[in-house]
Amino acid sequence: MRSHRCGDLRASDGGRTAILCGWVDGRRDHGGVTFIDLRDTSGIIQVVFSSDVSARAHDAAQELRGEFCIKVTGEVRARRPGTVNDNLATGEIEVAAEELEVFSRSETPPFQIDDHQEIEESLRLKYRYLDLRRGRMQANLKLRHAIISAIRSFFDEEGFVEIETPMLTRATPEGARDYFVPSRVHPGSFYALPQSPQLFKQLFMVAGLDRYYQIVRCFRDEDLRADRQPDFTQLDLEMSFVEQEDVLEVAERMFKHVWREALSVELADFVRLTFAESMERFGSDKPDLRFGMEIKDLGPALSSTEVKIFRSVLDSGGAVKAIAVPGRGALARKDLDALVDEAKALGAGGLVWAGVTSEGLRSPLAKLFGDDERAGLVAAAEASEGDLILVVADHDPGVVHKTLGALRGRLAGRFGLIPERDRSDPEAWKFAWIVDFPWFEWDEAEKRWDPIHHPFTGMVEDTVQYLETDPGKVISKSYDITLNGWELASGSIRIHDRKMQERVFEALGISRDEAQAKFGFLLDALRFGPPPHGGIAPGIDRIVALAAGETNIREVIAYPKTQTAHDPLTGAPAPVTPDQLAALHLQTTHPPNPGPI
RNA sequence: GCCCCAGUGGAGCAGCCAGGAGUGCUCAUCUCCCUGUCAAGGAGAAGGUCGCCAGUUCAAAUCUGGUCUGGGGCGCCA
Repeated sequence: MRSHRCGDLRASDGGRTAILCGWVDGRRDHGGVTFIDLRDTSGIIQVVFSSDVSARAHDAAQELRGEFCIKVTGEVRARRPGTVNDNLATGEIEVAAEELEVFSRSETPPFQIDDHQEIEESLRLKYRYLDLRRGRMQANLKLRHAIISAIRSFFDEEGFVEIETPMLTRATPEGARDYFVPSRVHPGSFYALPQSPQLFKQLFMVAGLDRYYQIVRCFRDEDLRADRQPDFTQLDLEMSFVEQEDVLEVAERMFKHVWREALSVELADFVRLTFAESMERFGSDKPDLRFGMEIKDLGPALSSTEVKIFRSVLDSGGAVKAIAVPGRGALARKDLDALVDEAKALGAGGLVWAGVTSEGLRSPLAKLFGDDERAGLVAAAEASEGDLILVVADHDPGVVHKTLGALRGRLAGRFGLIPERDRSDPEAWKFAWIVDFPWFEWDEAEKRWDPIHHPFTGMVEDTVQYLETDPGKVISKSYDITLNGWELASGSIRIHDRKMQERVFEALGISRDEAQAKFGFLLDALRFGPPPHGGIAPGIDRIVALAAGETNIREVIAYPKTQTAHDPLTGAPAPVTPDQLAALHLQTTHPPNPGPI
């Protein structure tokens, strides 16, 4: 039907007859001559309708409007001197139209198909097929393809096998809320959609398929965020006869391969931080390493302070720490008060601010400090004149780290303190491994120890002894990849010893019967010669979003959902008929609901 | 469950703080003009119950309460 794609033509094609298909991107009617920008997925080319070339085509072109789908036949020719458009890849040439066929007309679209304006996202999603016509979205989806393609070529080369796992499976008791699918043939029973193929891939290892990967959809029924959708895509992989270093090596090499293939960037070796160091320096287990503003301990500088709030915190073994915000020492009182409120909302009892000025400290607490303390405080915070020191004190050092870490990230973004770098610059990509996570975290609400990763995670040998006596001291063989403040991947070496796995369930308060009922198939498998194994699962949506320079993953998902897990395009979720419910042996306690609008 | 931001012709905004006639800007749409534009240009036109429901007021886009939708975040997300 067509001879070329719009964006592929170049000056070297001059003199050829081209048959092009696409959409009218724009129209410039000068009376005797009419210009059309013709767009397809490859790009845009200018088509000229002139009565000099074809009066018939020129007449026919008068009805053309934006988003009409057309076919144009004409000669490719160099543009006249002085009319070359440097903004277009095809800008040296144009097509002189001899024939025009209109495949279909278009109503005026609900928004303009260009990248010049930010459109209300609900409108974009309702007309996603129009939104996806935009160059930005096509570029994002093509980048997604390039990344997935690079991933597959890498694992092919490494001898991995891609194997699918079921979408309809059984619920796992811990972790995120499950999406359920009612069974018609087993009244009252439900499948769950997988939160990850975790146990299936471990069983592949028991099966001897020692290098598995899969690009797989996963489902978690939790509230949405910029980096979270209810259904999302993971690169799931698992290897046998490996230790932690082996998995890290393959995963890091894979990311370097992907960045090289998809972005033409040679990544530096990943930084490696322990969880403890990441929390102490950056207040986060997904630190953004593109800027400084590290958390500093003020404890030593204030060791003999008489300021009550600090004294009581230090005496109780708490922490007094600070970050220095460059150049913001003169921030308005109103903004400082807002920061205090923000810190409180993050869980801190309060926030002490201190501007470093040429006349000394500008702070509500300035008068309470001695001269030495003021100097020591500034030095300890590593602040310079003009900076703003933000201090958080709490009996729980975790609260201090979390609060300062969140403020660090937010303020760096708000005040433009993150260096802007081109995506082709290797320095734009601050990958890091976070290792040596604690195995457990204390759930204060439930008064119990929960796994930070999942219950199948291995433990560092010389910390296993604390499993029953002091769980907080157990270190896991788990690891995350972070990039510019996002968690990109999470993985671990698994437990391959049945006795050990049972011991862990016991420590988690899961009875033998319960474990057998819910994970029996795993425990059974562990009886038949399981190999040492481990793996990792990078999030594809996040990888692509960061690679594309986007700040939310909806921009790299063709048909995403809104913050209320609603799809404005299809109207999902939607009610079903009473008959459909009855066939599934279901009743709802909710009155008939038309669903989201 | 909670906090914050937004909702004004088809799109993107301003107007709101300090109430006084739906006022304005850019783009799109329609008509006309124009043979070298390219986010074309010129002349003109049409198009809006200011998300919705209450309340305060002589008077509400503007103030108050509620609610819905979208977005960011906290909780949640092994």
